[in-house]
Amino acid sequence: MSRYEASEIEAKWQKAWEDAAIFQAETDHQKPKYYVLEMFPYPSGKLHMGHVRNYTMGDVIARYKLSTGHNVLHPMGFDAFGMPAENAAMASGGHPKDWTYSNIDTMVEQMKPLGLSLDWSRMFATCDPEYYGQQQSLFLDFLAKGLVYRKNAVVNWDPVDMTVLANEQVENGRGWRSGAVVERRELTQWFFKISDYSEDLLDALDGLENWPAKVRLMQENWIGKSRGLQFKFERTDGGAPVEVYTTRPDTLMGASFVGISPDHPIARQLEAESPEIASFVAECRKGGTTEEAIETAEKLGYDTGLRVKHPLDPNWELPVWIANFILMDYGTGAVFACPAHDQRDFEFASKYDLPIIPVLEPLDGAGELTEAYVPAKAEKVRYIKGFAGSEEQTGEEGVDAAVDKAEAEGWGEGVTKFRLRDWGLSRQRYWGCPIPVVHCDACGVVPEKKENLPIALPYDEDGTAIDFSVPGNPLDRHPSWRDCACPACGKPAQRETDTMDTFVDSSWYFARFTAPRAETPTDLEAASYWMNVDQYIGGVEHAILHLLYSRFFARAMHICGHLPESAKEPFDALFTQGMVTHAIYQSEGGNGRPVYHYPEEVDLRDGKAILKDTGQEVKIIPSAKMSKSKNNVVDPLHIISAFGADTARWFVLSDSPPERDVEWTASGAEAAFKHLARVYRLASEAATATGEGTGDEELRREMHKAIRDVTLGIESFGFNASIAKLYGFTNTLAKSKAGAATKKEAARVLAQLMSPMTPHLAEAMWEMLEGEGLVANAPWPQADEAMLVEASVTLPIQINGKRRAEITVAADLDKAEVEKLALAHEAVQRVLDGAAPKKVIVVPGRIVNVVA
RNA sequence: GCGGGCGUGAUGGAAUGGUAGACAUACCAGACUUAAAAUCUGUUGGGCCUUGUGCCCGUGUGGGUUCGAGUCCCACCGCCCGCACCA
Repeated sequence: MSRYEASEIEAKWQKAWEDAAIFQAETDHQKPKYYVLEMFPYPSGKLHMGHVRNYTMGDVIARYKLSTGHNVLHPMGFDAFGMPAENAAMASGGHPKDWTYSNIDTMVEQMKPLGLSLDWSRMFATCDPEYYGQQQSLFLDFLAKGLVYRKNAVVNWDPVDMTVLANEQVENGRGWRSGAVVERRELTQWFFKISDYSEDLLDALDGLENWPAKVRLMQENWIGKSRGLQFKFERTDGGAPVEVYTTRPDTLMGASFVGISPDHPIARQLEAESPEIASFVAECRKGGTTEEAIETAEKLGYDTGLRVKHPLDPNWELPVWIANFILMDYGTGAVFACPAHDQRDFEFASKYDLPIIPVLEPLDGAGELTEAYVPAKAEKVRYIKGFAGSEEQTGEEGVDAAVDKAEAEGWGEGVTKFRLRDWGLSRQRYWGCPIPVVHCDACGVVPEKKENLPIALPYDEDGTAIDFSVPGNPLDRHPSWRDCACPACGKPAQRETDTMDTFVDSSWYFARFTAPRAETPTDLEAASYWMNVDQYIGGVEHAILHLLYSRFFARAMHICGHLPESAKEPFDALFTQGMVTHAIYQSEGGNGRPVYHYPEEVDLRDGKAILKDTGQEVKIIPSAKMSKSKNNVVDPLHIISAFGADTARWFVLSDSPPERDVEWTASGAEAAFKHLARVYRLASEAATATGEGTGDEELRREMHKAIRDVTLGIESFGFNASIAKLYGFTNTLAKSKAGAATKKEAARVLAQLMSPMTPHLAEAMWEMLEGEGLVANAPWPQADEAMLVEASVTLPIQINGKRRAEITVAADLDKAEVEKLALAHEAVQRVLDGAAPKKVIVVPGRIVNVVA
């Protein structure tokens, strides 16, 4: 009997799979196709357990589908543009391109030992000119179809470094490098017209039955369809009226003031006229651009002195305030405030001593208003200052009545609005896909000619390396790249130096995988065959942006002829896996800042973490999200070299339900290894066993139950449940005294059931047990229904909902007989004490409850 | 602030509204061994006594619906994710 040598087994079978080329996907109309895709990684250069978990889940599905007769596409690539490469170049020199490609090599090297059933021949990185050139071609197609346009948008501006900052580069309202207070500044930028699809993207969510309900709900809220009233407040000074949009027109009689955004045209005008207002507005523009920053900032207001007339009472004048929490991007950039029924307005009115006028109250009467009264819209309330509909009605009815009345009287209009904004794709950065347009003094903005694509990023500055140590975009100051000839008139012109948001790169890679070397963005025939992605797997952090952008792109690509109509919703099923967490090892650096240590730099002894180099003890922060910046990223290579890939795969699947977070622990990995070694031993025992035994029938029954339960687990993404069942079945097999033939059969089935999770071990077992060919190609075992039927069943007996006894009865015994037997039970008799039960509930096959 | 989610033994977790704690980790005890490792077997939510197929309590907290609630509803507490230039 040989020992379980993971490294030997894994190298052997990886080579066998490669030689047989069984994971290379070719179009085959004889079989049903199955496209399984994990969200592709950013090439950080370090594979971590989160990746292993993600890809292992996809691999289980891919291998399972392969053995159920599907033609499987399971590709891998790299989301390779983005800021970390530029940051690395700034921090330690070098070039983003070199850094990225070297990381990709490293990561491929780290992924291959996992034994994933990937079609490596389709691999690409989004920073390959062959890929982003096709992306530029897509951009030009979108531009031609009116799906791209330019407008102004606000960015984070660092006034010291004179550069645009990403949100993550703004820390507590200050630039991460300069420490200067960030300002919001407007820039002309490129936008995708995703808002054209708001309604469609919302409606189509209903059809995504195999997406998690929470993701659909998040997208629904993000798109944020609302119906409200749009109307104008006339100004007492005769100036341009203030147009507002409100979702609660029923509270109009509670209006206290009119609020406008600091970026509202009226505010802009006043800013130019009054230094005091200019300084207030400048104050409002400090801080980052995130919605979070704006909404949590202290509420600031400034009374402009302008007055407007209430639309329902010309004698009622309301003040116009500039308020920092009103977004210019949403609605009209102006609102009327009803402090009695909006918490934010309430706080603002309290702070600036503005009136708070209740409009509605609960049906059972109102208490004193210490905060805004905001009942659910479906709740019936009493209107004490209503102006439309009944006195007692729901908020919804009130809104509808108010809109109807305003429309009938001609002073307002019912309007549907969406929260979803157009997608700004311009980035003032080097390491991204260049936007293929040219700015010409004579012709304006001119699209590049397709034959000039790809517009490739320059590697150096006429022979010398590009300098990344200066803030800002190197393309912007590049001596020669920027200058070009106008594609329209041929005169000297300048390239657009903005590059694309990296979300663009990831919004169509799934389509490119169907024909990764095509000379057009997609090959329609290949796309029609392979699309849609049957199962997409990734982190829930992508629930909104990436998935919504991809849904938009699929629609836009369809319009431009790059995807079939049927691929408008590109992901048939989505699974959002939980994160992998791990302790953070933290010490303090000389400057008082925290220093984070990699797990492999640390020895764990008696619950303490000791630095291997210095012997210094460091602080342990448990169960933190794995993050590059915190260095709490476990290196799977260490586990693979110690225990093998199968152990790593088994562990990441076993301990937590896939949708939840999992904490990586060293002891868990060791236990997984021990179990696999035990399975290997059992298989080799079974392979060499001889003779007859007892309990063959029972072992076979358990085998069929295992087939049923493991299969169900895989199909329902309950991999941890499948693994629990496999533990149980392994124990059964270990204890069984069955004859050699049955044991061998059971061990073979065990190998098959384990093959999606631990494919190398399964191949080794399959070979020992004389299975035919590769287990990866063997047809999935079928559970025999006849073997699953139980003759008798044990039912718990509850008395008043508490379990008191149990009876074992024939499985098909009818309800009346079960009730009779239950009532005759000694424990029931004791409690009833001769009295008749009030009620007896018999749930066949499950439980009996006697109500005494 | 807004949107979404999660909360069960020492630990990870299981449980179509139907026996709470499957399966595993850890710990403890035993077998094997000169010994250790490996392996195998067994115990383990808390409490009570009358030690029984016993009783009481127990799934973040407080209410509610139900014959029956970890599961459904309401409120609260805590943690996590997203918030449009991180990927």
